[in-house]
Amino acid sequence: MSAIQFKIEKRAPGCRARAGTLTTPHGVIQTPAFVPVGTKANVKGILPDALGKLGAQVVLANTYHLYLQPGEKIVQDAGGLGKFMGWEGPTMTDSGGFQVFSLGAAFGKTISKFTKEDLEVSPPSEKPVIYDEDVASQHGQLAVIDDEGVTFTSHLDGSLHRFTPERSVEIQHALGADIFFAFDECTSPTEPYEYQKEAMDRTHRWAKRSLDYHRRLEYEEKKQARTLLLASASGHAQSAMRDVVSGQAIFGIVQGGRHEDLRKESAREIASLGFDGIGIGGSFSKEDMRSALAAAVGELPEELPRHFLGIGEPGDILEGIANGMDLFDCVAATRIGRHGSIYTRHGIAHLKGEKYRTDFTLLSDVGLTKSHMGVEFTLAYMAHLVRSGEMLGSVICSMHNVGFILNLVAGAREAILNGRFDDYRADFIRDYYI
RNA sequence: GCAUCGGUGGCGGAGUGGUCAAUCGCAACAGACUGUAAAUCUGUCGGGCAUAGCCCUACGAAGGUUCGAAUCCUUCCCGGUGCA
Repeated sequence: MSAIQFKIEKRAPGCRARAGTLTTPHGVIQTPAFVPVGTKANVKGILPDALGKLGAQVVLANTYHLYLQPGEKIVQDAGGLGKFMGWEGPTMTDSGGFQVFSLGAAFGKTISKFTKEDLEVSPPSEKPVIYDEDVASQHGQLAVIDDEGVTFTSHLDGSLHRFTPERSVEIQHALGADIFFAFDECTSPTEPYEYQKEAMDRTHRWAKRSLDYHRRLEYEEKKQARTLLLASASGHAQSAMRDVVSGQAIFGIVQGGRHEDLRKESAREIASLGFDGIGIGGSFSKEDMRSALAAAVGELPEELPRHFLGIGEPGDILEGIANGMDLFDCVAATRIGRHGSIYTRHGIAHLKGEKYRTDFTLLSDVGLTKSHMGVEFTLAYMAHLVRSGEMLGSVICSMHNVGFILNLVAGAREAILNGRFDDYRADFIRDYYI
């Protein structure tokens, strides 16, 4: 019995897009849905109440970051991630798998979730298997992978830490999100085919271990909860126990790099294991995303919810929706907002630009709906805040951007339900990418 | 008035005979950012052009010393400080 229930309400003709509802212990998520990222138990710059008003239904936090700070025990003692951060709706946690990549292969390099330049694939090489005191510094990275797990050097204080699939699941149980992800290895697109295959196989083994350990913990937690309930615990404890009884859902992650055959294989394998949902991960160069996604989705069962990890930009989200993805998370909305850029119907506007100093267009007029915030601001005012380094500039831009993406996805859902998703997507793309 | 220290690119501030169109910071201008190592990072930043190079004008002003001066000397102008 899964902790979540997914129901498809309507499919778009001519593509894989679908609208559905995902019921979690903390509420219903109408899909497709954008999941704002709150890595360290906060969506940077946005209060939970405001986030809800912008239309957010669910937030995603990060295992690696919360494990390091403040430590999962504190979050658990607070009553779980949602209670800790003051968010009443559904929550998710990422497994720390992405940090294997960003602190490992991608550390100190220009590669990230996306890479624009033509990538030079590295020749096959011996991977360090055993962690050595100096390996991390030798390789200029903070994470070193072996078959059992990953050894991290904390980016905060340099201390040494070890994640295995079991440990990641254990931490994520303590964090208590409604949905969490299996521990995976996100590879660099510069790795050769042989390594992509090797990493994918490892991710599959880790997926199995994550799922097994989740089942085991789930069993023990429920048994313990029943015992405590029977012993008539306090009201607070009972409420906490109800969360435990309602349980958590776990999503497995498809990898396979840019290679369609590996993506298909990975999708089939992950789908066969019995996860509550599927995540599609990876680091891409732009042109590979589409083919890798299509290849993977073609192998996935219809009835499981699908989450496109770390996506994305407006165009990529619509691409994902058209390819049958249901959930999206991305840091871009808050990050570019914090850095002074905003989404508009006609693309991204860099408010630091000289031309915005005297542009008295209303912020709400460049968005997708009239206003996300209930107060009108001009671009000139925003440009001033951004230019003068005021934190409110970052806050308002972040709110605007998260609101923009939430509106975009909500609009896509409406369009699917009304049978005009293709037009909706085409209209948006035409205006956005001039 | 005397003494003393100082006047460098939009600002602050290095440099004290050649490798100086001049370190660096700020501002400005442009760009990047897709499961957050990020309120961060990158590039440009005297003028001109055929822009991995070349030319011109420049370190308060004017002279001078020197093969060569932002750097040394003289005078003047301006500012800080001290003494009258």
